[in-house]
Amino acid sequence: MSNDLFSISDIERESGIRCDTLRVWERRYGFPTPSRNERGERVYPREQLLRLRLIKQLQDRGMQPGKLVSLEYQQLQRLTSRPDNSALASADVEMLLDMLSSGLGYGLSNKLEALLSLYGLRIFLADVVAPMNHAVGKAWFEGKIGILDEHLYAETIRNVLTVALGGLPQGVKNPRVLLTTLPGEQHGIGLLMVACMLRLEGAGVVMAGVQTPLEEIVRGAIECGSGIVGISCSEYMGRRTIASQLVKLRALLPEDVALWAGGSGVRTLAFLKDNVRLFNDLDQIQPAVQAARNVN
Amino acid sequence: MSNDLFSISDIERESGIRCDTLRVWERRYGFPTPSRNERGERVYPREQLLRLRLIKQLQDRGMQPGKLVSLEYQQLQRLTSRPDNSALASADVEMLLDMLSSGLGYGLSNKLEALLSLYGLRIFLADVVAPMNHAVGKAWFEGKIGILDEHLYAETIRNVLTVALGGLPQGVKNPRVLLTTLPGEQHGIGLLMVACMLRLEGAGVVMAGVQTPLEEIVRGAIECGSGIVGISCSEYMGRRTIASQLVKLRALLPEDVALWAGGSGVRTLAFLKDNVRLFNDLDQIQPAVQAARNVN
DNA sequence: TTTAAATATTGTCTAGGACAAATATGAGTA
DNA sequence: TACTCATATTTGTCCTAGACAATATTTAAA
Repeated sequence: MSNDLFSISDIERESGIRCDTLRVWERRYGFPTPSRNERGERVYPREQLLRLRLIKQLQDRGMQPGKLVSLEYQQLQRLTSRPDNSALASADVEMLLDMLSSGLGYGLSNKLEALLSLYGLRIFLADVVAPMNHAVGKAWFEGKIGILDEHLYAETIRNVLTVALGGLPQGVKNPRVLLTTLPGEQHGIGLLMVACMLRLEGAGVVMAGVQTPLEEIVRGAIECGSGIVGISCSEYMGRRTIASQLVKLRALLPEDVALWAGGSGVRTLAFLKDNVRLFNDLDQIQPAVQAARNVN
Repeated sequence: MSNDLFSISDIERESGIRCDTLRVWERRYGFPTPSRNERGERVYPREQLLRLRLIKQLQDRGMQPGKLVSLEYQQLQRLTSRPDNSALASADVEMLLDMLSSGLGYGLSNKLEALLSLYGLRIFLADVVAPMNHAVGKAWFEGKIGILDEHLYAETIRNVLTVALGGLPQGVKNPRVLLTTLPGEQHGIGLLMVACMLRLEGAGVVMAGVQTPLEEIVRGAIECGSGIVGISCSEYMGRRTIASQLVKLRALLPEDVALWAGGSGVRTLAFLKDNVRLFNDLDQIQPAVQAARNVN
């Protein structure tokens, strides 16, 4: 059933590495090493797709592809496993992850709602959702769960958070924040988490979905009268892309509009700190909002 | 401010036409006609981007690019404007659209909630949301509103429907339906609408988000014990792509799992009717669900 | 009017070269 | 040790122009 041979465009779609780049890697580094079909076109085995996926992930964390292609799959895998410091609510997280992989998420929703009303929104976000996101991403990356499971998880979290957000009282709506992700960034969960935190502080939140072109972000900030533009960056997007887009966006935005960026994608981008206010943690939002309010 | 010059990769991203295709059109048809920068690279003016977007849309509706490139912008525009038969709740729709374009969607949420409780979910979906989707898509296509406005609209609808869906009682959960979109299809609103309709009929709904690879859809259907896989197709995806993916999916799915597809993307795909159950209208869902339940 | 064959159109793939932007390395200085 | 600057390497994207199969359209026959 499962088609184990991939064309170059299949590989582009599945690995996120562009055709041109795949060809030039082959030419320069001797990897990947696709065979050819009767038409002379490249045909990749699944094993190389998996290796390419690993390489892409490591590259996005700042390593050089030229030094990665010579490594075996297992060596690559060893490099990707990061120290896991989510010891906090790890029991809950472990249980929820089990729930997800067995039975495709049935009951997950109820359990999450129970945890939400037990802990309250703020702690739920920091100690349940954030570690869960990390754990789910890792499990997908290591092949323990499929994309479908990740989707089911994301849908469930989205539902829970959307309902929670709707239940929050509308505060003073100051400052006003326009929330979105950069073009190419699909993950909207972080956005919802930030929206919740901001609403808890009484900020006005305008959700603009994912993948908004930079020009449109600028227009939105101006038309909404937002003093702040908030960008959520997952770790799946490549630091280079993120950095260059954030710099461009900063240049396009009026000077009196602040640019905030957070999520695991900005962890290693400290050099942007003069251009962009970076957030490594949900807890940093509260003081930042209050500071912003005092300025106005 | 707005950068009016585009590189070929900008055009690829903004128009959805691949680099290779852009070059080959230029070679064959003499359009587009980019100038070159000091490095000899193609540089496109905004005007050509707009024309390319129109061409892409028309092509996705089944026309040949070779016959479109020679047309002026206005002739293209004339071709795209379809008869608008949404006379039903047109007053409401008109008002909501105004609301969206002025003031970036403030208050839209309240108005939609009011309409929902006035009409009830079923009529709200058919006579408010569906025409609104159409009107918003059209307005974006004609340049009357920006992508950002479309995003704000989608977020608002998503919130309203998510809350409405959460409020529906869990029915008998028969039949069980796995809902998702094909790889490449980003629009998830249709999915939510269908989910609402299915829940109203007492079906069990598993939402699997957007852009699920075909293999994963199959795995999900089997693991969830779904008797039905539901696919939502917007008009933005190209009929060819949709058709070939649906055929592939049908071949991969077990025979006893039904494949349902709906949305404006399947309007002109009647020739698939032997493989796939096609839906042109939300009202067709109710009888189909009841028929499916009787079979089991 | 439907079916089949012939013709035209179209997107994706190929190769290998070029170059600027990004990153790493090494030398010199505080 | 820490920082800055210049040099060297690495890397992704873009270029041209040709080939071919898959799809769509037209023409011919039943």
